[in-house]
Amino acid sequence: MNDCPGTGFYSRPTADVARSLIGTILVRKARLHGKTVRLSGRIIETEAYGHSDDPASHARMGPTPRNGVMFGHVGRAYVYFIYGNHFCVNVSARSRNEKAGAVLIRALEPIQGIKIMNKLRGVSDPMLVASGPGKLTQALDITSLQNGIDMTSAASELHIEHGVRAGNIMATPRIGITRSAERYWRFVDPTSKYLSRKLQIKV
DNA sequence: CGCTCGATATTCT
DNA sequence: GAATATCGAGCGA
Repeated sequence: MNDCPGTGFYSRPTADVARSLIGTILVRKARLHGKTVRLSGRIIETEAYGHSDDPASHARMGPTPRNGVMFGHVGRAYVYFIYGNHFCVNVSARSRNEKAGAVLIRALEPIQGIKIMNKLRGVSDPMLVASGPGKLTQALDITSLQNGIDMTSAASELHIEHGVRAGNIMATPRIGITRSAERYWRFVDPTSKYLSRKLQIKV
């Protein structure tokens, strides 16, 4: 038995996968101080990135040393270093007629290992521990060492498990991009209290 | 609260 | 040389 969405789940249009990932669980089995700890959180914010049809995507110009995972098997971790400061984690996903694609995981509701995640982050507030793409990689001890890992197997040190689908999901423009800013490829669970205040939907 | 700015890898122009 | 799928410190109001 595998509790994880399989490759079929990720072999769909990237935006569909990004929407479906809201409510699933990101699980990290980290080796810290000689002990294996299980850290996890519910995914509440994602963004889809495509191929040459998507001017905002790392894959828009074709493969490079950094983005290779976006062109490989689906369901793998694409971890990259951004602004010389932070890691971001994606899972590769695309329909069968596309050449590249990935879904950026942007925010989590912490579930397991909250105290450890706080320590890794240097914070004490669960609202601040994983409420952004750079924050959640630090909270879950995700670095380029995890690039390429198969996220469809519960045996992996970094994987995604099935969760409870959100009651409603909202689509918005993606954050921090300038090209294709009109495309609604960011998905959030608007009922989550763990979205950062800045990204909170105004009613 | 909101704004500016530094950090500085990777890629593109 | 410039831009970028970010974050937090420092500052002023």
